[in-house]
Formats: sequence, C-alpha cells, structure tokens
Amino acid sequence: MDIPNPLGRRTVNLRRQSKRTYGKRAKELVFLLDLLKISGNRGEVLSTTGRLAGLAGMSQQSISLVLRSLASSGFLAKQHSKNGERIFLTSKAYDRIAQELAGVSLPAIRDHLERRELVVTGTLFTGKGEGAYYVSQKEYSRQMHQRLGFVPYPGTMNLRLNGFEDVNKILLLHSLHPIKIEGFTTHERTFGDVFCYDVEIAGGPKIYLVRSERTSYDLTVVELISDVYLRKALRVEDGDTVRFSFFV
Amino acid sequence: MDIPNPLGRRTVNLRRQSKRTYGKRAKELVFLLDLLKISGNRGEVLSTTGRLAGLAGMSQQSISLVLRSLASSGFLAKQHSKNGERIFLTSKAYDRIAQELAGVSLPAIRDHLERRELVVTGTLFTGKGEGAYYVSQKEYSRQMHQRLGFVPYPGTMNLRLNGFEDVNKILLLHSLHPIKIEGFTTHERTFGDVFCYDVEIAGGPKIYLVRSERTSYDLTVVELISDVYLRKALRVEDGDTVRFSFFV
DNA sequence: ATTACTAAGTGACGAGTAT
DNA sequence: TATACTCGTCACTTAGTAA
Repeated sequence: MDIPNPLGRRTVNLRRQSKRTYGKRAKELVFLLDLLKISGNRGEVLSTTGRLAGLAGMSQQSISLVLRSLASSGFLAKQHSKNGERIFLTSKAYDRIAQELAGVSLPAIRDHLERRELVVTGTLFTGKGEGAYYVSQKEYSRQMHQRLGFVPYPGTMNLRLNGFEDVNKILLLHSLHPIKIEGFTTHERTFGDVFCYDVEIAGGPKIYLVRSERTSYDLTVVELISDVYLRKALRVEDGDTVRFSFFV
Repeated sequence: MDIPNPLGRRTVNLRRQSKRTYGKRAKELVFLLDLLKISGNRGEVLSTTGRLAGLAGMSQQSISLVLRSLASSGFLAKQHSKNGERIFLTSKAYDRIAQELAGVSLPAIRDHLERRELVVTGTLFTGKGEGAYYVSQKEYSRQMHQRLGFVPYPGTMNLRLNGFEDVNKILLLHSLHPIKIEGFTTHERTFGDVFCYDVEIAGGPKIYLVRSERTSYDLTVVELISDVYLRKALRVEDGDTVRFSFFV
C-alpha cells in the first residue's frame, strides 16, 4: 500500500494483444467480406485454394494458410471435396462483419462519391454456350433491339475476372441503373429478367454487360454482348486479357 | 508469327501487381473505414498519430507511415496543426469504400447474426463535468427514473475506449434498441434527446450507457450512469480499466 | 508537445515439394 | 489433380532519436 504505482493506475498502458494485430484484423475482415461477396451474400463458396489465390493476388499456399487460420478462429467451416473446398461462413463471421460495418453509413458514403471511370480486367474464355442460347431467344432479342438499340449477336463474350478488386467493381456496377429486359414464358419454359449495364471497350463497338436474374451465380464471370461477333471485332481469343470500363 | 506462345495466350497468368498486395489493400480499406467510423461518418478527424496508434494497436511511427502512404495515394488530406493532424477523407477514399462495400448486403448479414455478449474495455478518466450537468437536469432525471427504474446519480463515469474494435462494438450498440429520453426546453436553453443503452458490469450495479444526440461527438468516449456513485461502487479511479458488456 | 527518419528485428509470404 | 508443410527471403513494424 505504500508508494503505490506513481500514476495511481492499475493497468498501465494496456498494450494491445500482440504485434501486427491490425494488419491481421484487416486481412481477416477483408477476406471474409470478399468471400461473402463472391458467394453473392449466401455465405457459401465452392472453390479451390488456387482459384482464390488468383482472385486475391496471393499464392495458393497463403490462401491455404488464411483459410485454415480463419477456420481455426471459428470464422468459417471447410468441407474438403475432390475438386476444391466448400467454404461456409459461420455466424461468428457475420458477427465480425456486422461489428465492423456497424458504424458506417452507406448513404453518407454515397453522398461523397465522385463520378469516375472504373476499369475492369478479365480473361476471355469459352463458356458453355448458354449465353448464345439466351440471347438467341426472340423475345430477349426483340426487347434488346428496342431498349439497347441493336439486335445482339447470338452469343456472349465471357470474361473471368482476375481479382477481387474487379469483382468489387462489378458488384458496384450491379448496384447501378440497369436496363431491364423483361422475362417471359414460352410453351417450353420460363425465362427470367435480364439486366443490361452500359459499359464500354476503348476503341471497340458498343457493348453491354448482361446479367441474368437467375444464372448459376458465379460472380467472378461476366458476359458482354454487342451487335457484332466480339472476338473478331476485338481480335481476341481464349486466354487474352480484355479491359472494359464504366462510369460510377 | 511462327510458333506462337504455346497456349495461344497473349497475357499469360497476368501476375497481380506486386507482392503483398492483399494485406496492403486490406489495411488501407480497414483504416479508411476506421477513420470514417470514428469521425461519425463526417470524414474528418482531428487526432494525433499517437492517439490513433493507441486505437489501432500500432506504434505512433506506423500510424505516421500509414497516414502518409494513404495521403500520397490520394485517399486523404492532412493538415498539420500544433496538437495533432486534421485528416480529411477524399472522395477517392469514399469511392474505394463504396467499391468494397458494393456487393455486401447488410440485411443478409443481419439474418445470420447470433445473439451473443460483446465485451467493451475502456479506461476511466475524469471528464469536464458535462455529464453531471446534464444528468442533474430535473426533466432528464425524472424521465430516467420513469424509464430506467432509478434516479441517476448526478454524474457520469467516462471511459476512453482502448481500440478500434471497442469503438466498433459501441457503434453496433448504437444501432440497437435505445431507450429514448426526450429533450426539452427551459427558459435558458434547449436540451436534446438522450439515448440510453442497456449494458452491464459484471458484479456491479445496474448501469446504462448514455449518449446525447448532440454531444461534441467523440466516438471513442462513452458515458455510463447508475443510481450510485460508480467510482466508489466499483472501486476504480482514473486510469483504471473498466469492462462492461451488452448483448447483440 | 508533436511528426518523421533510420536501422534493426521479425513475421508474413511464396517457391519447392510432400501428400 | 487437390491441399499443406518447410524454410529462406524480404517487407512491415517498431525502438531510438532527430527535427
């Protein structure tokens, strides 16, 4: 009791946990957010560590490490399957995200947005021909002619996005002014709504990014349409990098 | 033209920018978010690097570095003043945040929240007596008696939060079920609404966290009230660490 | 008081490789 | 194929100190 701690403090300068905590917290949070986003807010992702590595711009080893670390912290559950891992966000992950995002006001952010061009980069690949099937539907084609100003070439150009930042930009695009093509029903089946977004390729023909309401959601893939055969017009082939842009 | 690149790719495996990009992106984003949050979404913070260091759990030097790096990337503007720096988020920062948050659905997150206890840690300090002034107002006191079940001791216990994570938790608390104490007007001045949040201290008396609608917003400080003199009841003094909790 | 530079320590990252 | 381990490297952090 004599000569107590000179400042009368019980806990002096309570040093935060360990070192490098902030970077760790940040990486954890952003990774969880990225997973949530590419899952389309469903909180369930089926992917390989290699693929995630590509998106994150990290090595496969590091992704493996990150996933295991997040899993052991209880933020996610993994299920090993032969072609990748199935990853589930736990409610602890949602808690974490909710905590971090609690104080940010989305409207306040929107108020400060500047109009500017966002550039997205993707790698061209050949899809399963679904795009062509859809775009060829007379009713879609008719409405597109009316709303977009051209009859679409019967096929879409598929790009696989190269990083989470590109995925983010696409998600931002999704939140913007789409041109809605109404779904319809034939005697065979029902076709859902399709959303078209005004994007552009420097020096290329007029294009739109199309997104089907109910496509088997892979948010890391985008489809572009035009009135011409884009691969030819742009002289690109599978594996080539294609850049397009839009304004926020 | 002969023997072209074997895979027919123009850009093979487009390696992401440089190394360690992800961690950097994450830290940048989270730091911007943290600044936005402690500014109460105003995008303007007046603080010293040392104080931010405390909140972030990093050294003063690192904060200095981070701030300069963010400034040179155009995410924020700094104004040096004799007692700290005034930091402004630029619209580029808002763009960045908007981009990252574009694809996350807040309702989807809330759906997955688990009910659990959040513990907040703060350091006791002596305020300017404003809390006492407010709580002593008859009208506040009367309403508190009615709504909270006790007549508040004429004084508040001020805690300075020790880290961004605690700030986040408080912001989450703010988004919850407050008990609203109506503002009123005397012949002298107008008193704004006050919000009370149900929190608890293990082994201590019933307490509420109070937040004035119009307090000179320092989100890193919280005020607690009870019907007794809390410093005595809890046997704590300036500089001591106090822990309280609430349920999400 | 502040913020910022330098130098040194260490923890994160990825290449190689095992499974 | 897939994920995960080892280990050398280097980028980030901080202590010390200058401004």
